[in-house]
Amino acid sequence: MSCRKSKCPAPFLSKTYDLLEEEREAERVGGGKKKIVSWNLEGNGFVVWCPADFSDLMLPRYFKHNNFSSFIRQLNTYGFKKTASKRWEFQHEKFRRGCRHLLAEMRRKKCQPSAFPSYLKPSAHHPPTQDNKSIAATATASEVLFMELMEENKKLRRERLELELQIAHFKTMEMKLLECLSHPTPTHHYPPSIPINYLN
Amino acid sequence: MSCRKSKCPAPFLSKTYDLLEEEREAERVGGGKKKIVSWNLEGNGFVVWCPADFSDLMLPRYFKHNNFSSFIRQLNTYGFKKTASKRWEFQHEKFRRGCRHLLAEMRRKKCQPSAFPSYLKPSAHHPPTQDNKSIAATATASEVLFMELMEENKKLRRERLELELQIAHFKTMEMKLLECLSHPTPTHHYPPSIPINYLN
DNA sequence: GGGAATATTCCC
DNA sequence: GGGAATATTCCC
Repeated sequence: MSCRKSKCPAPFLSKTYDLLEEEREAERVGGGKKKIVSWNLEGNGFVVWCPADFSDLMLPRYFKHNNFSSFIRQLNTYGFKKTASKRWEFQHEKFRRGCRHLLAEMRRKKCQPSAFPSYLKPSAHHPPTQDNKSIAATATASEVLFMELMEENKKLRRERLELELQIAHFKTMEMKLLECLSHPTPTHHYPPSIPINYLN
Repeated sequence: MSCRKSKCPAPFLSKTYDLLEEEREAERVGGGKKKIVSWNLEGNGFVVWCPADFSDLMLPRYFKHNNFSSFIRQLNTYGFKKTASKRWEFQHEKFRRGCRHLLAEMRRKKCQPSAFPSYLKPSAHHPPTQDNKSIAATATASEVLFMELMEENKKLRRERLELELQIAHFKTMEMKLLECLSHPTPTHHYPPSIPINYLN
C-alpha cells in the first residue's frame, strides 16, 4: 500500500477532473468556442462532445498519448460507465462536479475474481489441457449455454465500441468536408485526413 | 502468447537499437558534434556519453518521456548490465551492433506467476462481493441472470444493427461529398441528402 | 469492456 | 537494481 494512494487520487482521475474544470473556466471567460468536453447538466458525470478535438487538443496536454480509446480504457479501469447511447457520456458515483475530495476514494479495478475459474472460460490463449477437458465435460448443458451467452455478449460490446468509434471518425470527416464545401477555394484538394479505408 | 512476441522485438529494444544506428549515421555524415550516445568499441554494448543531452534531445523522440531513470529501468527489465563504473555503459549478450535479428530473442523479465489466484491473496481492493460470497447460486438466481443476459444480448444486437446502418449512411455521404469536392461547380450547394442530425 | 503485455513512474 | 502501482497499447 503506497503512501500516495491513501492521500491523493490517482493521477488519471485528477487530470480528468482538472481538464473538465479548465474547460469550464475557459468557457466562462472565453465563451464563443464550441464545447469539446464538459460536466453534464447534473454535474454527476461528463460528456465528450467532440472526440476528435478532445483527442487531438486535450489528451496530449494531460496524458502521454492522443488516443481516445486509451482514455476510454482508463475510464473503464476506474469503473466509469457509459451512460448514454448517442453521445460519449460517462459517470461514476464518486466523480462529481465540485467534489474533488471524492476522487481519492475511487479505486482502480483489479482483475476481478470471476464466478467461473479462468480455465473454464473459452480463450484462444488456453488450449484445452487434459485437466480442463475433463472438467468441461462435467459442466452441465446450461452452464455451457451460459458461458456461450457471456462470450457473445462480450463480443457484441466490443463490436459496439468499434462501431461507435468509426462513427465518431465519420462525424469528424463529415464536418471537415462540409467546411471545405462551404468555403470553396479556386483549386480544390482533398482534405488531408480522410481515412479512405472507411469508404469500402 | 501474442503474435507480436514471436515475430518482432519489443518496441523498447527496436527503438534503442534505432537510436544508436541513427546516431552512428549522423556521426558518419555530419561529424563534428559531440557524441551523446554510441555503440562501444567492441560493438557488444553501448555508452550514454551525455545523459543530460540524451534525456532532453533523444529520449522524447523515441519514447513518451525524457527521464534517464525510466530508460535505465527498462534496460534493467530487459536484462542489460551496467558494465563500467565511471560511465553509463550497458551490455546485453544479444544486443550487438549489426545484429538486429538478435533483438527478437531478448525477453522481458517477468514477475513470476504465483501459485495462488489473485482473488485468494489478501488485498484491500477485493471486498467480498455478492458474486464470490455465494458462487453456487440458487437455481432461480442463475435463471434470472440468464434471462438478463439474453435480454442484454438482444439489445446489443439491435444497437449493433442501428450503428451499422448509420455507418452505411456515412459511407454513402462520404462518397457524395468527395465527388462534390473533386468536381467543383461555380456555385456550391450542399448535397441534398446529408442527414445533418448525425453531426451533433 | 476488459485481459494481458509493455511502458513509465514511484519508491525501497 | 528491482518490486509494484499506474499508464498505454494491443488484441479479443
